[in-house]
Amino acid sequence: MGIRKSSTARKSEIVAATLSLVAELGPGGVSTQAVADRVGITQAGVFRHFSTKQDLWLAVAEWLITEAKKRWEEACKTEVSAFEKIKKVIGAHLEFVQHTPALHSLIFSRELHAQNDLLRQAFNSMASDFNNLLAELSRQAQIDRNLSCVFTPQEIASLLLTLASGLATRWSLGGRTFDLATESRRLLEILLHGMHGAC
Amino acid sequence: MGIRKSSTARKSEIVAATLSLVAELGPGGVSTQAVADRVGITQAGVFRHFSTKQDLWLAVAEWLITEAKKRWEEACKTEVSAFEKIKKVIGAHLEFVQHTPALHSLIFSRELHAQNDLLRQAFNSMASDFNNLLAELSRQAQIDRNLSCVFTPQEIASLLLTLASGLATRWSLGGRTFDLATESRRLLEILLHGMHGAC
DNA sequence: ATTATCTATAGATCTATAGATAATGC
DNA sequence: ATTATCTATAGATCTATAGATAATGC
Repeated sequence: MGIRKSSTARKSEIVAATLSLVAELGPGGVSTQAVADRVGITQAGVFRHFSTKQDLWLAVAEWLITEAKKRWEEACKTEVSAFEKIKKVIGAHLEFVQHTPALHSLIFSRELHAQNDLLRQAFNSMASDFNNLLAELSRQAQIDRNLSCVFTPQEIASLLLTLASGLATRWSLGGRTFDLATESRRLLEILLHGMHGAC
Repeated sequence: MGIRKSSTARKSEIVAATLSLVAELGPGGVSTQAVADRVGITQAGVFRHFSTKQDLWLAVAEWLITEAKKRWEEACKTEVSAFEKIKKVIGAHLEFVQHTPALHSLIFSRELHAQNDLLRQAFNSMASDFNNLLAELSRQAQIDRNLSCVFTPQEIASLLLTLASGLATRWSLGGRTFDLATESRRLLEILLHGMHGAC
């Protein structure tokens, strides 16, 4: 019989194994057998910790969303202007995506969302939170007279979110070759160049 | 025995059925059985037209890429400035994405790309062509003194491509609720607002 | 005693092949 | 005669369950 571990420790291992498999093969490449092999237990063993595969996906999503939000909060703690925080938050998020590509793969997996509505809802709510955060920072940056008032905070947040999401997507599609955080700084600079300054 | 059709006609039907299934369920939801049911033939019948499933995916990709490029060319034929053509081309592409959501789902399907390198290459080359087109238009717009010269055509093309890809992604994730072409016009306006004008 | 893990297996898919059948086109 | 289609089936997965086994913690 293999090594025994506490239920919580094993659960973490299973989630971690799933994350690495998603990053390599995409969500469709993750079978419970593959997860079990990576963890070092039998396939049936996985179901002692997650009674269905959907439960496993939900646990993975929960971990990813919690971690991502930690990074946003951390980035917002720095003592800089709201205008600078926008760059920090987006940079922190993309660094997390680069470090944990499974996040992006799962957010954009249509097949998973089609058969697991709770998963879809979780990621949708996460995107909405990110959007609200960016809108709030944009609003403050406009008050600080660092950001043009030609557009509403909501419009600017949409643009920023779209940019971040598009960049992560291109990075993922292109084989994850360029440095995501660096490229995002470059594109943000171009984007904000024209919007910088007082109302 | 069911209705007989010419091989080319049946092939088109199979490709069309695959496209609609991808749009509804994502690439992972497409089994040869599901395709056969939608076309109205038996599962084995599919393999008389495409000897492997990978061949089917390649045929689907070829159709999508050809159609998309037609739209770009059509958009470039209009008698307007290069600056306006940028908006036209991106608008035309996103209209196609909205009408044929399978394109976006297939481009961003990591599992398909993982097991079908020809497919990945085809879509990558398509993205590269779109990028080059946008860079060329940006270069001309700068010559026309309609677009700021602070950034290189390549940088601007990156930003535009990222925006288009991010917008399509958000549209797909959000349940395809908003109008993609309309939203793209709004975001492009914000983006180009700060970059418009002479060098 | 509790519980993490294993063996064995059911039952549902899914891709692909072999060979029979029947509709089309010369 | 050619060829599009069908029936039947092999063989590989994949999720999930049932029940046995053995390591841990009181």
